Amino acid sequence: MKKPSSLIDVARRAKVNISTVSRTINQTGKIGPETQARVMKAMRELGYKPNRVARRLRARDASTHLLGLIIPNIQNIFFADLARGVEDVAYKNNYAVLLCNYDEDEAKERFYLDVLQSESVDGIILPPIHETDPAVLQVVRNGTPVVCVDRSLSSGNLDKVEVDNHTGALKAVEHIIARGHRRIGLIGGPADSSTGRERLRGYKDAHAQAGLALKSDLIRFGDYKQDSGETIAHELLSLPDPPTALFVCNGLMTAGALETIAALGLKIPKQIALVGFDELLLADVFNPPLTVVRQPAYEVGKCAAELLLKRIEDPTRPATSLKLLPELIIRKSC
Amino acid sequence: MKKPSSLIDVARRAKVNISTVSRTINQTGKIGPETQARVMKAMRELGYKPNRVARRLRARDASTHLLGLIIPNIQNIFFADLARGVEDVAYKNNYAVLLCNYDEDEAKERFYLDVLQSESVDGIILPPIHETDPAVLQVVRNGTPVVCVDRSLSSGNLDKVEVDNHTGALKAVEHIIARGHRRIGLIGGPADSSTGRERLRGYKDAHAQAGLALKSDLIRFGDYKQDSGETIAHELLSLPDPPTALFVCNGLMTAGALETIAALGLKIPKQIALVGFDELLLADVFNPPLTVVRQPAYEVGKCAAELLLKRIEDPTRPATSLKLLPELIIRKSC
DNA sequence: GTAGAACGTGCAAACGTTTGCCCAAACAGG
DNA sequence: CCTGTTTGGGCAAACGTTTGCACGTTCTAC
Repeated sequence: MKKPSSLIDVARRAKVNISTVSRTINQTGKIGPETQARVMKAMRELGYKPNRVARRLRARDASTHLLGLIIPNIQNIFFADLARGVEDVAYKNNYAVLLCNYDEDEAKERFYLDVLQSESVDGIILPPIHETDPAVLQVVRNGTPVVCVDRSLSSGNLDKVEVDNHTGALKAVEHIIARGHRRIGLIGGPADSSTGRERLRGYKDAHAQAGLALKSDLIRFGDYKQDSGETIAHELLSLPDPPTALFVCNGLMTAGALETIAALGLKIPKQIALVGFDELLLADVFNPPLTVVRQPAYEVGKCAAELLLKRIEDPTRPATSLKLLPELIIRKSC
Repeated sequence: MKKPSSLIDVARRAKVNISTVSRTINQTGKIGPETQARVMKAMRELGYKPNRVARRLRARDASTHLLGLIIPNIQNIFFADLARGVEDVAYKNNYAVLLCNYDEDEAKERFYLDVLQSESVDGIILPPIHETDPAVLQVVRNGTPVVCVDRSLSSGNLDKVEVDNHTGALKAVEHIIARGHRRIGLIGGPADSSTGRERLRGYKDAHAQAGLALKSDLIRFGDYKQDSGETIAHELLSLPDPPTALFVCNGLMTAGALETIAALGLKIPKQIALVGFDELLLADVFNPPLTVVRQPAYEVGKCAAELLLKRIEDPTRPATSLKLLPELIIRKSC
């Protein structure tokens, strides 16, 4: 491992003190023009790159222009889109973002939280693994700017940007009911996630509004991964009195459900209607085109990044809480 | 920003020297059991977390158990799957991975390369933006272990794991030809990427084998994003003498092409046949199910991470070059 | 002509670790 | 009882920066 050149090397070569070099680089303090030129020349010749580690060690408050983003599952398009939103505004503001994929694993989340903190990122964006995530709370207490996305954190008044899951689910199920369905299967999210619960509430409220009784048989919870969508759809559709419509609470599980439906040879929407949460890549050209509630994933990321940047700039500003509206895109699957 | 506790605080509280604390943490050197207990207690009480920045500054060779992964586009499922492969083996070996999305932007790639280097990651996995990427070469020269994935780097004998793009494309186009098509449109990848060129070569070779002349009209290059697939499909299909089949060189562009086909109201495969590179989420339940060449994205990531870990362990081992075979999944779209 | 001010630069401390070296005490063998 | 080896743990340097302070020079203004 070739040792990279340091301030000292540059200083020696330019025949100045290291502080002069440092000040030249950072444009801080007054340095004579010809001295600067000499320093620059030396830097070029040595191919000098400042050592970020040392820099951060010394000045823990010096902005590193680094953001951390911790997401549950990178294969979930929702989060990929969200990440792009974050990326784009970060980059426009000259920030880099370090992405960590924790795969819904609490230990992993904690680990990454640790890493990001000790990398001294300027701020962190994440969907807390559950409402009272002590690790996240700890980070907040440490003073690292944090903004929550997608899921919420019960305590603390931090910046957050969420999707209005209740309204999204409500509108979706209202639509299903309006289409005449009475037995609506729910493939829900994890019961301990705020998104899962909100969407469930939407499902229930729509039933209540329509005076429909809930059938607990038809309500099942997955883990937001494709397999569980497939499995649960199978369970639901093999019931003695199966549902005539399915409301699937995220994109990956929708894909899973579609697998099952195809395997069973059922026709959409005649034999089984379906509306899913999350827009999918081929949803609009699918046969039939899929009715979905589209979450503004990119915008969530974008807003979150903007909020985070604002907070980094002014740590005292009051917390902002944004709730973005999802959109029911009615196509042909229900 | 509350200042976190340091070794000094712990040492003071446990009434020992900081070196003793350090040695207790790292299990290095002999420390008496009751001293250890005292130190541990102090650490717990203070909630001490070692500062990774300082640690790395001091011992630049001390393993941080951190890997860097730089990818072109996180929204491309291929890379998401690849990332998961990397993640999984990294995590099994107690490594964390920092993910950077450079969006095919050379400046951004350079920037992230810089960041990761100065974060002193133990190694980096990336698809080089093009064959003679000087920034990557520089990193390699610095001694940071690097393994290339997906695309290759002309110079240097580094570890790499790629997909056999030529064979993949060859088999796909052979299949198309075997189905009786003579006018096959190509929606290719960027001409300056190794993957794009390899797949093009497969396309050409299949033609040559079949004694078919190439029609330059039918050969176009996109940028691996959805929009270009849509646009180019439109161009191709509005030709006076349009192709009867399309070979699309990545997943996102395939989705784009499908949009165009749907918009034009064309029937697959009767009016237009199609085979795409990359497996897509709903490809098998699409109507008709899509014939694709599936890249073993997850395996690429997995192998790359394994290679990287081996190299970190033994930097002198000879470079390994892996070429994974893609699989032609014949369904109904061609 | 002199007192400040402004300018340009150097000195050294500090950030939080790790680690080579050294030393005291305890213990072993003769 | 003396020497030699272990064992436990302290001291201080080093990693590469940033930055407050100080100091000499050259202006500026009276």
